[in-house]
Amino acid sequence: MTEIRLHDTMARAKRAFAPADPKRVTMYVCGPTVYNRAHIGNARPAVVFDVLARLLRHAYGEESLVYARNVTDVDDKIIEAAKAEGLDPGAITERYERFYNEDMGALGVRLPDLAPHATGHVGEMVAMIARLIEAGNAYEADGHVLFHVPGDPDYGALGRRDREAMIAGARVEVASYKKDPADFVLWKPSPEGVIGWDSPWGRGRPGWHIECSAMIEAHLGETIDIHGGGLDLIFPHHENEIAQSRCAHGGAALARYWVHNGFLSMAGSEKMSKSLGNVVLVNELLERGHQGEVLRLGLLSAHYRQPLEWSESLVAQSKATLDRLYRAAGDADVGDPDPGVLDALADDLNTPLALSRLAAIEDGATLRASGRLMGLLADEPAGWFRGEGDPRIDALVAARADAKQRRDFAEADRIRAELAEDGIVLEDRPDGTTDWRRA
RNA sequence: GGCCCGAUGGCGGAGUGGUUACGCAGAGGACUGCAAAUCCUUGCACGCCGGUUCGAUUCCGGCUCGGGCCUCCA
Repeated sequence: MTEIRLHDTMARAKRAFAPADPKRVTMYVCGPTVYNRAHIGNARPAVVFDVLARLLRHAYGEESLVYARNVTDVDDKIIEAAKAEGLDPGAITERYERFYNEDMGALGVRLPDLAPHATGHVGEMVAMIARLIEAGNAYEADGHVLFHVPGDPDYGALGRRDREAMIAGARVEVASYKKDPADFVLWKPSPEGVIGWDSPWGRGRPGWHIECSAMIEAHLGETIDIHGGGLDLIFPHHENEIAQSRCAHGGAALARYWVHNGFLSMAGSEKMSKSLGNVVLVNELLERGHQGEVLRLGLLSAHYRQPLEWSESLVAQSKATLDRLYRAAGDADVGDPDPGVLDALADDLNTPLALSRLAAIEDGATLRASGRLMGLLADEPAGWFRGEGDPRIDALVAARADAKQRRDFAEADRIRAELAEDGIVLEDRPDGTTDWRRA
């Protein structure tokens, strides 16, 4: 296949992708903080990087990719949620991680190879923080440990912002214990009753950024091939990860390619936000009867770096498109993917172009294999169109066939209308049999 | 205020220095008892103002509108 090209945020350009070791391609994506249910915007990176993972597995071999997506299970929002419900933080994180995996699974997102938890790596974080202090990149102050930004001349390369801009634009009051306004927290104290771990700096908990740096080091090594996440994470999260890891590793780069997905917004004038109450949860969409693959296609209908506006109309279009593709694919076996689809995906994951090439494929086996690269067309046609079987529907379909046979079209149409009320659409075949599907 | 990104037909959305993909929806036709599905045909667009150019939707500048980030939001 053609070489894979990826847009690298660090270079602000598309670059040919070449892993350090083709036998062990490493990718890390920032995963969920598990304190609430995922909305459709949260699903975008999960789906996008799932497609990238499928492409990399296709290109380098199923076993050659090590894809890690972390679970942030210690965080102030988790602590708040636990307090509000009178539960242990662990009960909250266990519940919402399960929901997250269910919701993403319904969208056809395969589990990553590794799903490291922050709470399982506090030792590694403490060790990394200690190294940073030793190297002179971090300092202890007032129970906190802070990364000293002015001591790192390379800080700011990813987000492309200089110190002046960061300080001038700061919206948040600078804590008094910071040596420099740009310094950020590596470790913070936990008061009595709040989740915490013992450390050389007292009982506390890690800051958000150090979690990813420590888990990447523990599972994937000092320098990984691809680091992904939402565009909002570029600054400060990824910038800080880069600084921590580079300083802890004697200057070794954290990642060779930085890939960021664009934002999803809700149709209408207002942006999606929890406070405005216009977020759409994945499980709500599923409960409304939308199939997971329909939502997935909606998310892939725009290029991953472009903004995408979520709407009912997008969902309806995706359903219609997928219905047609399922009919075209039929119940063929899975063959080899179409080179045109592969090329489109290899060119910085151009899913809209890949989708347009998918629409032109006539061979069912090729179509199914090509769709599968994007996590589409995974179902059998019968399952896709009918879902669970229903004896009542079968009986009505048979009764209508009988009425048709007698040329009692009034009765046949009455039964068809009755079924239509339940969302059942009939399709008479040329050979006299009748197919049915749920609209 | 600073930094960054986007603007393509009714909707979604690629791509390109010179006949503007494709999908969905719409219209007409074939098929059907009528539909549905399928097939054929078909209308409709490159935000505004300048510049470069033989020629710009594509390159450059300005503007307008929309979005994102600016210390823990995918």
